[in-house]
Amino acid sequence: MAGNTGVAGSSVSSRLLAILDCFDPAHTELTLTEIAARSGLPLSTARRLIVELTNWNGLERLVDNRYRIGINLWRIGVLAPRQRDLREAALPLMHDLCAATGETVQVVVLDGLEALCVEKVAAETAVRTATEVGGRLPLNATAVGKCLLAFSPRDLLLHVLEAGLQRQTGYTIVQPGRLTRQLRQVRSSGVAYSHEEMTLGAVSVAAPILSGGILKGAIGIVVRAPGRVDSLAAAVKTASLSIGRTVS
Amino acid sequence: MAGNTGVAGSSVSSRLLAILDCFDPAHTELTLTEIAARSGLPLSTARRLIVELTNWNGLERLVDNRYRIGINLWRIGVLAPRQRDLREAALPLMHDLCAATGETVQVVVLDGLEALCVEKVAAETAVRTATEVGGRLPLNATAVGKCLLAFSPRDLLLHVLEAGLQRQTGYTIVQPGRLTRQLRQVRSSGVAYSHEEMTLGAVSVAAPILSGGILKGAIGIVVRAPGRVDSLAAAVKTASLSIGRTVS
DNA sequence: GCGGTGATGCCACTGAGCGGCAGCAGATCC
DNA sequence: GGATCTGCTGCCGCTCAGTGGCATCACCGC
Repeated sequence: MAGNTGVAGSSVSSRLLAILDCFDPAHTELTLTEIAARSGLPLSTARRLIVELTNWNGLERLVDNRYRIGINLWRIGVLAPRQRDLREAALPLMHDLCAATGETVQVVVLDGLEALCVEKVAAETAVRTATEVGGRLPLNATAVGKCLLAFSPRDLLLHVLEAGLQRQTGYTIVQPGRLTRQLRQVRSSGVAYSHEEMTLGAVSVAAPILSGGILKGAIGIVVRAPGRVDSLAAAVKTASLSIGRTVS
Repeated sequence: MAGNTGVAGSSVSSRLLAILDCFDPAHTELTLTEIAARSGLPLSTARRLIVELTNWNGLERLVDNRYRIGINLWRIGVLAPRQRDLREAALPLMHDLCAATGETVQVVVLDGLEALCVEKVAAETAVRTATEVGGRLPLNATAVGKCLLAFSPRDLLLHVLEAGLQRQTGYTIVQPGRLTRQLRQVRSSGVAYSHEEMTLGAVSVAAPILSGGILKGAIGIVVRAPGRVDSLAAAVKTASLSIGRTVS
């Protein structure tokens, strides 16, 4: 890079994107110094790029010198057709499901080796799940994740196993053989479960969203009482089929 | 800029952002050539930056060489707290309003001299509005726009008038005096109307979303039958007050 | 007043980024 | 089938935009 660059191979664009990568659901507001630290950029470089992003309204600066994602990045981001279409098809059914059960409903898509939460609908009284829209979930420990894993090419499972199964709770499946067996069952039944494997006290059911035979995402519902989970499976599966028919 | 740059004063970042600016609700998929043309960048420059964006998953490349907004830009964009919080507070009420009336409900925020649609909930049978989530609406021709205008500092109105009132239909208000009078009425009643001023055959009511006295956005409902609009005003105003209380 | 933390401004150096151009692949037309 | 067009890909020499260290400034708590 121009000037007295330390490490070669990094472009201006990559630095700019590194700054954006600093933000996640747990870090929606950051100071200049925090951004510099998280992105690994020198302070002056980070500042210059942040100023440019701010002028474009990609970031907005608060009175206490913290930065947050701005309106322009939001405006561009919501255009992402993959999420946009799925969300539009799923939202009405998610609300129906939420209204009928009073529980938390979420729709996810595959993003690398994780599930990315595209939309969440929660009743006031529902279980407070850690996940937010835009947040990531492990594939092996969640019902929606297992759906994605079961209906994706076998390569994905191999990559996930290679990366290692992370334990979330005492109930998380970390044995490859056990996961593989469960995925076979998910494929045949079309429904996946998670029994406190992600969060203690939370149980969930999910079904894949398929359109024309190809996987678009998964829809799941999270409940507290373990007894209710079986009776919800049919509802979730019905919703997933309906969404699959609507989505392009 | 480095190399044989034609125009000075343009940074790499600005070029990268210019590429993102090419995308809008009417143009969610573009080819390399289209992006170069829309952004005003030379083909080679556009390509290099697009490749970098694509590697980062900010754009995704389709089999027919078209590009669309990718998962990573979406993931960052949804973190925008302004939209995120408002959306979260508004969604349940929007659905209630939609379910009760069977019409299109939308929530907007102020973005420069226009209104930006943050969320839309439409029943199957509802009026097909041109606007999509992420799309922009004029402040003078829509009910939600008038709300934003009426409850913003007077400067905004002056800037809007200075920029000129654009005509959308034969009913659009383009006379500054008439707009100013209507805004006074909106301020006192807390509700704004649009009678086919944006789209022929479409009528709408909107109310501002205020939290702690400061304007957060506006919620509106669009209907076809002109007679129904008055009976909906109370429902919209109720929803707006409730959202204002919830949103931080 | 004094030390600590974090934002801001300046500046000399240089390689990353620039864009013109040639080449190639696929579609369309006659 | 070959001529033409359109749009993507890859190369390369030139040079100034971007870099990051450092000094300064603003604010806060003690």
